[in-house]
Amino acid sequence: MQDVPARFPRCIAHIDMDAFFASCELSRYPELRGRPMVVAGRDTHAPRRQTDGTWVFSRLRDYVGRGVLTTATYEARALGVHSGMPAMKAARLAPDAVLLPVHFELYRRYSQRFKDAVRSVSPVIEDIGIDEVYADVSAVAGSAEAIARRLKAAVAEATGLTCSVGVAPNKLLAKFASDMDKPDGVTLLALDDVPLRVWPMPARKINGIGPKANAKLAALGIATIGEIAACDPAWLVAHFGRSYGGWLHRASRGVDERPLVTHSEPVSMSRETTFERDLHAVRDRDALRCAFTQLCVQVAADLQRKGYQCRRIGIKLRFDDFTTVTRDRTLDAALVDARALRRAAGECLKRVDLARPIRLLGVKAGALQRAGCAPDDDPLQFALGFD
DNA sequence: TCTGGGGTCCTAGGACCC
DNA sequence: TCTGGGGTCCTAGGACCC
Repeated sequence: MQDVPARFPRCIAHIDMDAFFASCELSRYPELRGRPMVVAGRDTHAPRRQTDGTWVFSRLRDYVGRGVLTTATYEARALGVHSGMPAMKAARLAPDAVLLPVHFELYRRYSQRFKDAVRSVSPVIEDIGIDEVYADVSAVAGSAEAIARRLKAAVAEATGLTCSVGVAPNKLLAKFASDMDKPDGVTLLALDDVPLRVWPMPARKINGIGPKANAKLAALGIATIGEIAACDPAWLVAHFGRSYGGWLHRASRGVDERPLVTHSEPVSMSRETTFERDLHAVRDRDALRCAFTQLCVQVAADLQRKGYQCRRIGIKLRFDDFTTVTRDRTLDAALVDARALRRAAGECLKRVDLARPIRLLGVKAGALQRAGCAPDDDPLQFALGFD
């Protein structure tokens, strides 16, 4: 880590918990420390407590089903498995790895403590997931390095867990920096560091360059961030469009003016399920109806619990060949009720050709508004209606 | 015995309106 | 009477992220 002579005009920290779900589990089961362990699937393979108080853990080889790994410890990653990998495939690579079910309640509790700890150092934060946040530390006293150390100490005290911190003049570089020294690292990155420390890295490392864009870049002979930076911006725009091409050029140079978003309202809420085996629209009609109703009930419960209504309802299907279709519909009036939701979603379902076996079914509520705050109640909007 | 679940944002064509 | 042009909403799909 280098010394930063002066504080940046804007000073943004990105704080990223290390192997978060796995680390939460290790707090509960410290005897698993140092062993390969993965988190995946449901409670069917939860640890069983023996009469002597010790735990019996499932192994990855015992896994059955269509799930993917939610996370893996660094020891498991060394065996070639990683989050997002189909669990059955991971089981062939690391059959003896300990298998734990996903326990979201636990992770949410740790997440809350983690975010409160960051706020105690710097109150302006942007929440970007269960295990990471941005903090604007421009107004916090001390060097960037000292601030990063304080953030880590606060998080460690509140959670007992480690995180990696990047500090940079903007969100893009802060996020990039936090990934440079994982786990338990601190990385300071100034704009001047970009040519030496960012440009040699693979293009895929930029948050916003995914598998598709990366493959397209590769096909054009571009592998590193520096090679993007060396491109004529007009050429990038010609190949990637005005918006994305322009962004690629700026991002490759470490330019990012996005402000922190400290408050946001949800846009949609959805539930979906992948069946253990593909279901046939006619033969498995009852099972499909049951699952469909259940999804609607869950979405309705989510809306009610969080105090929202929806003015759009949509469905999603994935077939055995992995093709995915969606249908949605804007409603005349906002809904929260499960029966009404189910009726509207059913209308969407009628517009899909159900010849192929169905792998996944989903229901989504969109165009959310706070319950009791319909736009029609807004006097300003009402007044404009007379125009 | 490939490929989860919950999100956000963008694009693009057509409808519709002024 | 030969083709406007901008704005917004609706819908479907897709890229990307955690």
